[in-house]
Amino acid sequence: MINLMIVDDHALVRKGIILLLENYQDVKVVAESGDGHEAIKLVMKHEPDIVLLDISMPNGLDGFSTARQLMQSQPDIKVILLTMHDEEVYIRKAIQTGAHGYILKKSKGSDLYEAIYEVYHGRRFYKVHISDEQLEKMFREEKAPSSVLTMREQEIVRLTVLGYTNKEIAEKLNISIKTVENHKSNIMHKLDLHSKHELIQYGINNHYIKG
Amino acid sequence: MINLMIVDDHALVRKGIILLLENYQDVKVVAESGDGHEAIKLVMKHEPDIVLLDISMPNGLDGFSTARQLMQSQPDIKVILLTMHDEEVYIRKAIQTGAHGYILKKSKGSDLYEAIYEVYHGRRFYKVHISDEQLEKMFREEKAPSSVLTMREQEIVRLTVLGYTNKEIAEKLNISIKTVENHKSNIMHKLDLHSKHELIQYGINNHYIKG
DNA sequence: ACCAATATAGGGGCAACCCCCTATATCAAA
DNA sequence: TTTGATATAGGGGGTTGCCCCTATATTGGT
Repeated sequence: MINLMIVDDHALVRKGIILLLENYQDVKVVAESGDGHEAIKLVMKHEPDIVLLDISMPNGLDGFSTARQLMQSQPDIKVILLTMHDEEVYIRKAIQTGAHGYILKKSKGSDLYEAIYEVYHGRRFYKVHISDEQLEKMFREEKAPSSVLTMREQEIVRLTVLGYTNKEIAEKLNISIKTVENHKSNIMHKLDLHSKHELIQYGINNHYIKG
Repeated sequence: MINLMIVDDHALVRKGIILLLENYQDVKVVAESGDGHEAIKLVMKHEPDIVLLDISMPNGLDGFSTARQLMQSQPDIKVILLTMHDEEVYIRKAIQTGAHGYILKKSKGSDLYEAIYEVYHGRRFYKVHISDEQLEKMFREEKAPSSVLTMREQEIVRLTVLGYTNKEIAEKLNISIKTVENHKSNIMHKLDLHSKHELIQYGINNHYIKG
């Protein structure tokens, strides 16, 4: 019997998961919660094998942070992240966080069960749109992170996407326009982008704005 | 007996709704669908009283468009929009679309039932964070639309937010750079904006990108 | 102790942007 | 019918962005 806990701020989704899992007799939902803080307490009490964790949750404690805290306090626990976002940034963050599984909310019940089954038996389960090779690459890169943007560069991207001019960015960050230009240029090279709209669209797709 | 159809691209959410509504014997789910195109066909077949419609759906046919089409083909049908977004723009769009109800995914089962019950009996049901007075105002404003930007101007805003240069926009729309500049200038005056980032942020806040 | 990455800053030059004008054709409304 | 809104296009000029360089200080890793 696999003991499961569900954490999602939408009651609808929690109930949906329960209904989808009713067909699988070896899975039992022992607890459910609508926020990360409560989840951390409930894990102590119910000691589930696996926590199904929504990424987007309110009150400052999102799925990633909750996952990290859970895994620190209960090292044997397995975490499966559940999300709407089939995007590279989120997958990377899940890998960084050390999540055992990653599945999408649009998944069928069988995928959900498969994820639970595989993760319970110690295997990794990431069901995403990108290819296995790319995924492997991302896991490898996580051990040697290099290709990502630095904090400063991320800040530059964010402000650029929001439409600030180099001058305005320079003023906001108290640096020279030339430094801003250099950062931008470095970002373009790192990401192999060749035009302004590619940079903007990278920023939008990777949620440099809202969320 | 109220016949209900559920349209949401996430199976999880559909099942969750079904489970939450099991407590209410006067509601029956007669059909469910994962996309808008299929939903339109299913409505013909099952003739539900109310369609519960998720706003964010793929394949170009989101909840708003689906709602419009459904209400055109079946004028008696009631539509309740279901969404994660408790934001003014979405609420405005729902009002424009003529949705009978608007509830959030984080709602409890009782809210969901209340929405269905009220809408079935010909009343409007918008359960959102903003005050009733504001909501009334938005309904009133909808009858006297003074939607500022023209189609062409909206297109210019959209492409600008996405980071295209004036030159690129001109090429895309087969017009001169000068025309693009003029449009931009007119937009800035109309909206009383005074910098590029204000325009971009107007575009982002008013969902000129994704959604 | 050295090398790579990061963050900072500048020069020069060309392209693009932004803002001030003017100007035309169309179309709908007063 | 005249006016106003829309869509188109151009001239001129000042500002900014983008890209090619070079350069320095700091930090962390082999």
